[in-house]
Amino acid sequence: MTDETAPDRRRRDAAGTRQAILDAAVAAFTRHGYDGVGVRDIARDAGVTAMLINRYFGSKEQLFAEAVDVSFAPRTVITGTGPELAEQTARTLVSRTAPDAEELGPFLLMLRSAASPRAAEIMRDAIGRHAARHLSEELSGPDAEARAELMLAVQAGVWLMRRVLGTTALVKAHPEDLTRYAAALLRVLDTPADG
Amino acid sequence: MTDETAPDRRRRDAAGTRQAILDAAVAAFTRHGYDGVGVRDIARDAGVTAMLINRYFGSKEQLFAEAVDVSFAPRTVITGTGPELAEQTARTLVSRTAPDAEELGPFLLMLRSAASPRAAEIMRDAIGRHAARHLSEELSGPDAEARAELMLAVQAGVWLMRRVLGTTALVKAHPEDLTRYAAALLRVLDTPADG
DNA sequence: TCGGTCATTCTACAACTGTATACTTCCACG
DNA sequence: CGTGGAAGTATACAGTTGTAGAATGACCGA
Repeated sequence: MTDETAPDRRRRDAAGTRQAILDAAVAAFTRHGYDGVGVRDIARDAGVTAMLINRYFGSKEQLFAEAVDVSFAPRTVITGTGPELAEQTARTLVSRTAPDAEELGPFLLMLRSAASPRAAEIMRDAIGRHAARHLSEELSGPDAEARAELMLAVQAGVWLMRRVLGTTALVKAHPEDLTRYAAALLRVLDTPADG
Repeated sequence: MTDETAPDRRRRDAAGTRQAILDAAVAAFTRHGYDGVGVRDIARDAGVTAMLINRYFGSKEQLFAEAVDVSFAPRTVITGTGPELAEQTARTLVSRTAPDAEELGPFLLMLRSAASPRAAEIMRDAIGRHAARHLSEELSGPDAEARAELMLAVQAGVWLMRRVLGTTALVKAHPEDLTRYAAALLRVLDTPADG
């Protein structure tokens, strides 16, 4: 699906080809995880040969690193700021993890590539550089970084159970109920520790 | 490591061999995920040949299904009942996800095998049969099943961030602080929806 | 129109995957 | 003793993996 642009376009356009490969890589790694995709698959989606991946990125691993950076960079993880943060984040979380949603995104990439130790390292670094950093800036009080990472943990958990595994109760539950619970969870982390 | 028993014991003991394979499979799948282990690896750990896996289990996939059942069956997911549930679960969660812990367990198996669609199906079924079922029995009020699965989601998220990825803030945080936050999160799900 | 240069592809390799078929070895029975 | 059947092994196959090396191709300046 999603054939980028035209099937036979772009001849001798280095930058364009590189970008096409990167786009295909983000989608493929998100759908099947680091170990689940071969360089030939990505190359086919980008409309080129497998060897171009090594030419432009050095190796599959380095391509993955760039793809992770692309996927994690946008601030899609934090939706809303200040007092709206928990509610807004909960709402988008629930709508994006709907069983029939085709939305991709960094959480899927994370979950499906977590098995590979090397991929895990790469993602840990990217999280520190992007998501966790931006999110902790929104939080005040002690343990801001830890609370930010726990927010990511809560979201990742919901992505896993509801979207990746498709666990029955979370699939059948009413979205508004789920949103209420998710917001309550995130609100716990929005404010510093109480008793 | 952990060579089961003796290196060359057990000759012509069908039940023992089957069990040795299953034990090795649980450990290997937990450490490297469904796609990350070859049948030859498991066989070597069990001290037998790869073909015995197909002989006793039919296929790698069926072996995985049995391994998942073994790993998910014990009630290790819920530690403590009633009013102690949140605090107890939080405590064991934090201690087991310590960066230097070598503890294995169902959450690691889940996270590292989530990339494979077939493995995901198998695990979803096992969760329904074991963990989510037992856990929801501990909960009262509406949405018991969904709240149980959300508890699993929270735990899975912490396992992912802290133990699998090793994100900095969660690794460096004081365990007692983390326990406090984790308990607060689980307490949200322990009681039915409020506002 | 030629020539060079760089984007792109072809071919190949060695390692690995899951599993089917055929083989060998051992033990308990008669 | 010795034989049948079961426990375990060896070999093989058809795929796939990531990537190295050489060959091909098209475009641009001269």
